[in-house]
Amino acid sequence: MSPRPTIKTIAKETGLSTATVSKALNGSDQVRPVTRDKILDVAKKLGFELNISGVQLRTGKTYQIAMVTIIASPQDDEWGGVGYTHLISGLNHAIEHSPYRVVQYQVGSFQESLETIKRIVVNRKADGIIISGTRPQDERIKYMQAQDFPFVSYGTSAVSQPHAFVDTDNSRIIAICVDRLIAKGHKRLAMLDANAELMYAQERMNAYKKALERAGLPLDPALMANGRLTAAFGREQLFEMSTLDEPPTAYICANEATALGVLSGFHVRGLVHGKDAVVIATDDLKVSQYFTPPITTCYLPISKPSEMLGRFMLRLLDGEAPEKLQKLFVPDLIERSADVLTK
Amino acid sequence: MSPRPTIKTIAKETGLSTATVSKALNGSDQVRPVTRDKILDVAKKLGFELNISGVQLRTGKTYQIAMVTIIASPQDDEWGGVGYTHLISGLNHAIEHSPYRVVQYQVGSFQESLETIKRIVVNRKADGIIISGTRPQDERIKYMQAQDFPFVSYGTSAVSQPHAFVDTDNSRIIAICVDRLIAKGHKRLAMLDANAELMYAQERMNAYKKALERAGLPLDPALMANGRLTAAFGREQLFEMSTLDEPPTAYICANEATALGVLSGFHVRGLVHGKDAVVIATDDLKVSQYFTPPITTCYLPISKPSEMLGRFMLRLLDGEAPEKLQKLFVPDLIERSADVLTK
DNA sequence: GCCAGAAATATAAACGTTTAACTTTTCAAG
DNA sequence: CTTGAAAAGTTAAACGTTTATATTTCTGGC
Repeated sequence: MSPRPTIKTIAKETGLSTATVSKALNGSDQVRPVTRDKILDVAKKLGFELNISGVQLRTGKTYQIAMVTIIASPQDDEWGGVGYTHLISGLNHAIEHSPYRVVQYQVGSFQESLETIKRIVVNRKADGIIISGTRPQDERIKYMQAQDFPFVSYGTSAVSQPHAFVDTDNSRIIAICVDRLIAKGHKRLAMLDANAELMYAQERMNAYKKALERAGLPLDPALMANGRLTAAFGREQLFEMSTLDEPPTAYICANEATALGVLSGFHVRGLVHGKDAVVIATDDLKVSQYFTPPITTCYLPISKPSEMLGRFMLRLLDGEAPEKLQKLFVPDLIERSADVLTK
Repeated sequence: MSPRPTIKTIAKETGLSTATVSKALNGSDQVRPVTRDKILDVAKKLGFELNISGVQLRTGKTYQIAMVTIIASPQDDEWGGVGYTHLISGLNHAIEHSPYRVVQYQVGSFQESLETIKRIVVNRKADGIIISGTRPQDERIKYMQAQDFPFVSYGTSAVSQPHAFVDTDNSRIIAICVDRLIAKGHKRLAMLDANAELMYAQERMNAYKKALERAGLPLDPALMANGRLTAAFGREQLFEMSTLDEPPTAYICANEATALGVLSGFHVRGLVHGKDAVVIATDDLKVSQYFTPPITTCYLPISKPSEMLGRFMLRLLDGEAPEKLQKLFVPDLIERSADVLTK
């Protein structure tokens, strides 16, 4: 097996210098078209591919996009704990034909994610960073902004300086769901939301409060829960809330895993969907159509935002301004149940 | 912000040469303990971290582990299409404290995955490769063996030369499931299996055939299906098989997504679990406990094999022989249903 | 004290690339 | 034909490491 060809190989083969070869490969206009074509031909013939380490060393570019994810406990297999993984697919798809690769940095806590990001930035281990699970005053965002390091977040924040992000329009979603349920005659709506420190959990809860206020309905803390969005969480909450003096007649679940847990709770407690209460979910998957019974959801194909994440990153690395790279997606309401109570 | 420290910075600071610094950092015994300690101290003080590009260029090591995954269509959000993502978490956890990182290469077809692997090997873009979705005579495996390139597969193969792998003991699982169902009085068992070209699909189907033979039960092609393991697939198969003259009384599903689809089919067709038929699944998640009703599964915490995948890779890169790095996991049978038919 | 050998450290080259600075070639205008 | 400038190409250094080879320093035996 011959050793991997380098620009030197090409230089020798074409009788040109490595400098010219390099320029030709980078499409510089300092090299005649005829020369460039010759070089490109030979490069192709030899199956030449740039040695990224060389480029990196010289230019500092890494061609790596770091994706920093927080996984509380990898041992925990509860469905719901794999949320971020859905991002990877679309992200990879978006950058497939670019020279960039996604490299994962998996950490155990928010604090660790900040430290990891600092290491990546200080040691220039990647050209850009993607984060999720944003918080209103996200220190990671502030740090990267201060260091002028390119990043895109999945999820918005409330920091003063604008940054690139992709997210679902959480306020809108919740407004749609709550309004719909109220229109169907529901008065006691349970809100099963993500961990309270997360930006999107707060957005949702606020939208929930506003919608109730608009409708003149009272706010009951017993119907509001924050937690890790797993099926276990959904079931626990169902167990708890369904035994209230005035139990909710509708459960708004932040994802399908939670909704599945609530439905499972129905089954265990002998409650009937559509009679005792209804369940509605906002999520990115399309699993709920297979639930027993299928439930109404706000559906957003996860491939959309995750691909956007990748495209935004490429544009950012291309020099585009972060404030031009912001996008909120509005999901479709998919009605699979009448969502009225039949007494 | 001062520029990133290099070994030169440390050399200057300590008054030693870069060669000594390098050796000290690599724990060579050619440097006095007192010198090494001084160097390490300064390195720590400066927050020094090796510049991987430099190392790469010099040694050829990349500290990257390529994970090559096949995603037929990223637009397709059917649950089940994200199976591989569960691997990533455990894998990352296993290598967390090593200098290695996982880099993903996502491709659209088996053929493409082979080409990608060739590019990675020829251009030394990674130190090792992880593949899944193995086939009996997997060309990728043969190629990497021929090139003597380190790899671990999630899934076994039938190639002549031994290689490193991690897998579930598929034959064993199916034997357990089938035997259990037969013992419960079932005679017509549906087998909902993965795509036929996959190694593990064949293993399962063979184990199924053998178990029926052992029990003296006839083989009915109408009860055997191969396909993409999504909920949609499960539901379609339920629709088809339940309308046979002699419908199956038990459905063995290769994963929980498929099982969910079958249960959804039950609901749509008005069939009752435990009366008309039962469903049993073999999978890595723990979602089925939340199904309506909860079903019996062969459960294997996905974190186990995926972590093992990472640890095997590290040992492989450490020079260990591939034939010593083989592991089959046997899942636990979790009974959540009696699985007998009550007429 | 001296010497040989071992131990510790230093020097310098190399990995593949890009690019600033320089040299040669080309070509149009006089 | 010159001339001079623009165009095309070359040279050489640099990025941060490692490592073969060379040099210096130390050690103990005499």
